[in-house]
Amino acid sequence: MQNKRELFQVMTRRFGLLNKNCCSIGGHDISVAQSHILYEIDQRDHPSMQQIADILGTDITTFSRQAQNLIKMGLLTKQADPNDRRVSLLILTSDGQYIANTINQQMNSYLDEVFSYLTPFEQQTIIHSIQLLNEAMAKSDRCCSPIREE
Amino acid sequence: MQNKRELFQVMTRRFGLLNKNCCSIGGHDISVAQSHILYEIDQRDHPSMQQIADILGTDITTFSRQAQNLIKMGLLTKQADPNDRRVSLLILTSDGQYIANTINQQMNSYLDEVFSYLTPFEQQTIIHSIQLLNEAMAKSDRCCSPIREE
DNA sequence: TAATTTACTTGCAAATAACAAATACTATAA
DNA sequence: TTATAGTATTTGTTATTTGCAAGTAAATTA
Repeated sequence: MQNKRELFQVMTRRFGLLNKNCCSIGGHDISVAQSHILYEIDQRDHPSMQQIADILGTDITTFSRQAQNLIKMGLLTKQADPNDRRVSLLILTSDGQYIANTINQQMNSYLDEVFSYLTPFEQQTIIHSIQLLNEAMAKSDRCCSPIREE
Repeated sequence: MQNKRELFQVMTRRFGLLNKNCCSIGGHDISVAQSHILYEIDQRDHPSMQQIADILGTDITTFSRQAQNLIKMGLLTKQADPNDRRVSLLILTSDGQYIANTINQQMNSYLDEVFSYLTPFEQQTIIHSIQLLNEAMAKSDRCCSPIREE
């Protein structure tokens, strides 16, 4: 069997590059880090700063400033959690929402193209495999359920 | 079918975090960027600077300095290409080789653990799927065969 | 041999990072 | 109730990383 790491390294590098090329949308230049932040906020219902920072494995101080930048860009707003006023809930603005959607479309469209080179059966198999893999990775405590280090 | 991007985003983030946690080996602290550089050099036979920079999608000036750092750390050497003396061929030192091997082992060992949660059939399916996917991605010119931007 | 191109390096300024300390609020204990 | 400890986030500072512009050196082309 081919070296596992090699397979995954190639695959993840490709996705990494894809993200890197991304994105200039509606006059905004979006960095990789920013697109990940927008994605995760979009994915959740009014998450807190700490939550997103943990998910992305980013230091909270770094994340604080990243969030500030997105706010300056008009893509994000913060709102104090009424239940715990220390907590800032993160909410995409309509611009932010639009950008998150657009990036999502672009990524899906790229994936659609890639999948077009495969038979429907292969496509199914791959989707199913990634699902299995994600579940298996979630079981490992060695890494990478989105948690802080240590 | 579940949103494709979501699946891939989750998967690649996990690998990203795994790489991030990596590595302190033999007194050297290795960053993600550095581990990728070591990996790619190890993977090839005396590649040039430009080659590795292209593969990693890194600006050559940035890469130049990253390489310098690895040289300072004693993990890498450069050697002028006898056929074209503008070109610097990159060669891992034995320390660098050792570190590349160790990271490789760690990653494979993590993958082995993840795979241990799956049946042999599922394992086979996943490996096969990633292979298919890598081949399909290679066919797309939209992205990510390791090339420079534009 | 002059002009162009390619591979790489350096100067610099901007962006990004993380540690430590501060702020603001909440929870707990006496 | 008040002191104490803890959590969420921000800010000061400093180090690192980044990429553009400009430079050097070698190869190629005209």
